[in-house]
Amino acid sequence: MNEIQSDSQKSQSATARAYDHVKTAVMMGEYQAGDRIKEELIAEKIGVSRTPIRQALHKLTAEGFLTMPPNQGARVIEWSQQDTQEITDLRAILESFGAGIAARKITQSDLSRLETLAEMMEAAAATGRERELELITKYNSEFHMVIINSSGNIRLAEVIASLAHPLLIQRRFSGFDHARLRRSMAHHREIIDALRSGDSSWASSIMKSHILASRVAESDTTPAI
Amino acid sequence: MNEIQSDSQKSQSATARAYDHVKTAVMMGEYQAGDRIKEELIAEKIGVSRTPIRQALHKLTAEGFLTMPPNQGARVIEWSQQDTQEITDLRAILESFGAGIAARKITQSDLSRLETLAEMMEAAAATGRERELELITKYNSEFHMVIINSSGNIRLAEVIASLAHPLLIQRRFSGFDHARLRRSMAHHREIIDALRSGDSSWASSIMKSHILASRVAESDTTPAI
DNA sequence: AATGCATATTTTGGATACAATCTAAATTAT
DNA sequence: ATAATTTAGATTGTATCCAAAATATGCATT
Repeated sequence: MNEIQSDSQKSQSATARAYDHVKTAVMMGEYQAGDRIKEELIAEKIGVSRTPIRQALHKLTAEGFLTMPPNQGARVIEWSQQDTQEITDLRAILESFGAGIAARKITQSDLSRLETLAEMMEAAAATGRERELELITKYNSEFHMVIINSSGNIRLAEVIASLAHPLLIQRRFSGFDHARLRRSMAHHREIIDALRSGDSSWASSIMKSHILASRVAESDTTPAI
Repeated sequence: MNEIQSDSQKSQSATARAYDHVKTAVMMGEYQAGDRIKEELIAEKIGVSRTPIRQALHKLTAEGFLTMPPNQGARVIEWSQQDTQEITDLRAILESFGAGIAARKITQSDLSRLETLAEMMEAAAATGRERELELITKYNSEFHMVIINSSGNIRLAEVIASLAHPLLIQRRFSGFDHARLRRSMAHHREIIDALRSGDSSWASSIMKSHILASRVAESDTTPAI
């Protein structure tokens, strides 16, 4: 995914490039949770010195992607079942709050976008192919983001994003659970209806259900589809 | 490794010291919002090179205390009326959630601590001296923190703390508003009662009121007493 | 006096060098 | 054979140096 860089890549600062590189590497699962990240290695890979790497690592640590025990460098954060539980609870609270406000403010074009996304997710889900899960996740993220942004509360988006960071560290997707996926798709449609009708309570409560329903047993770590 | 090192100062890494120094300086109002923070100056002040300073600044930027426009170094973040509005809304949601859970879990000793804090705040408020406001704020922070921690949701504390960062950048305290203070003190007592009775709904809703009531007009920037 | 331009100074961003610390293999002792 | 210890190598943490960019200064021109 490094094609479009005549523009961005070269012009960015070395620190920014290091930041992007490590962040995506972590998110793509190139580094597994708990893995150590060696500065020199990254430095070679993207052709800068260790100094900007180090700054990027500190930043990523503050953002919750890494930990930096003293004199042991950086490693990818590990997260537990309790973590996902806590995060889901908080997301449910925050996103339902956001949906409630969005119901009063959302624009027609945002509603259209939500419908497009719902359609695309349904199409992808219909194939039944495992490979499509990644795509669904992507559309789903945008779906939620559109609603959060519609609330107009800039910080809400930041807080939710910061919360979700540990979850963005890629894990293996669990297989299709058709029942759950179908329900999720139905939720999306209902959320859109609630938003369109301008009914805050409805929007808020269906969003809460949607997120809490994504909570699952042990093995499944797919976040909030 | 048992040298007595004035406790903490010497033993910490240079980066950690730089971090603490800048953070407290910002929080104490030594640097005003919008002020530029020059690396060399800090470096001299605490006797380390610029390298650890840079790392600390990046970290503080990620945490929301500073901004770092490219090639212009770091400056203290500025925040608007809208920011405080958004933050208060989110705090109301999150802390009421926390209080609701805490009602089912809080220990006797935490309840005692809350009572002690409530007493101390009342005593300080009774003096009517402006100087005591700082003290009240401190007790108040602990009051809220005890409840948040009692919820057992570790992330909840982190999220709320990260939210509040911009507010921690000291501004002038507005004067005593006796009516508001009295109400606030009453809230504290009611919150304790709700928690002791184990009534989640009550605890949750009085906490929400407590925080939303702290929202105030223009000039007043005292956070959530 | 005010404005615009060129120059000097300051300050940041990044690279390199070196010291402190950790890690892991090799050696010795039990 | 296993455990403890030493030691060499790898890796991090910090300081210093250099180049690029931004800011400040001063001068000429209007």
